[in-house]
Amino acid sequence: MATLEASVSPPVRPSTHVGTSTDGYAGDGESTWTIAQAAQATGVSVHTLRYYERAGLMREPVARAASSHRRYTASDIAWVSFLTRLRLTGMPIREMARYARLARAGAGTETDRLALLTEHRRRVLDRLHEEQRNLAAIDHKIAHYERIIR
Amino acid sequence: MATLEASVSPPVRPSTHVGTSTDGYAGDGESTWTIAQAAQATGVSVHTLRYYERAGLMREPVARAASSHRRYTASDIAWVSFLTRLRLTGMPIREMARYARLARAGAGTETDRLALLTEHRRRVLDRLHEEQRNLAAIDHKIAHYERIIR
DNA sequence: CTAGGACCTGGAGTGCGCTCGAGGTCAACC
DNA sequence: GGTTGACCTCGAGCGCACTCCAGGTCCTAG
Repeated sequence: MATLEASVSPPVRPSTHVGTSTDGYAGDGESTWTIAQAAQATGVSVHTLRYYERAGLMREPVARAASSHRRYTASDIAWVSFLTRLRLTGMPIREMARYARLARAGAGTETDRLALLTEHRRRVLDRLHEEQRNLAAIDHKIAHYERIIR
Repeated sequence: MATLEASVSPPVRPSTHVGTSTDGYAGDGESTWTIAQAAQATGVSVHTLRYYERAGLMREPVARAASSHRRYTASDIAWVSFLTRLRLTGMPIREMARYARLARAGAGTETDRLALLTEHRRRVLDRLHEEQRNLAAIDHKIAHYERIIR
């Protein structure tokens, strides 16, 4: 698995995608990431980044340079990183989309967002416990084989 | 989720599938389960039971009555139950098939089976730990919302 | 002016683990 | 002897989360 939060230094100066101003991106001097850099930084593929955007998982469509290339902000990166936490704990895309929709709607939806995360947390904990029970059964079997082999 | 190891009393006498001897099943008086009972007992669907057999996950093809209906033994049930542990801890079907193949081959493959399970155990533990880290991040976010909402 | 490389879009393809449907057999019961 | 119901096989279909492809744009470097 590609390491999450890999060692991609936040491009303090906008980095290898040159042309900060030739670039047409009207973001107020904030440093941005290209899609390839964002992929590195978040540990997901560029395909998946585009897929996530299409699927409505971003709080808002990612900003574009004049070239129509995506420009990810630090906050986009953080958002995607959190999304991967949700994914890795088994949240389906549909539900992440719901969470994103709530976040997009802004203030007033915090209670709903909290409820969604709390419910997810409960399910994750349940699964974690079940997984531990299953692991115990496997350990048991392993012990059995160790006894047999001697 | 259908409860694993549900309350299906082992049919001490071969149970609701009648005709023990009209049945043609040459198993030495051992009590057996129909596929529906086996599904109940293991918590997987009858479809999945057939699928597992096709996929080569059984140590040997399940015994049949003269009617060509499957008859599961207690040991089949135990085997499937263990398979579900492996599945629920994320082992792919292909690898379960490999495990089954080794078990089918019988004595002499214990070392390989042990290695397979040990390796699986390691991966499960890793995932468990990662899952816990992800959960911590989610908890953190939850705390954030709780602070906001007051 | 050409070539290369990073990126774009829309849509098709993939792998996994089931899940389901059609059409059939068989035994029991009315 | 007809109906019901549990089961059978073979093969197709499904939902999910990507993953990839074709054909194109844009910018930079030689």
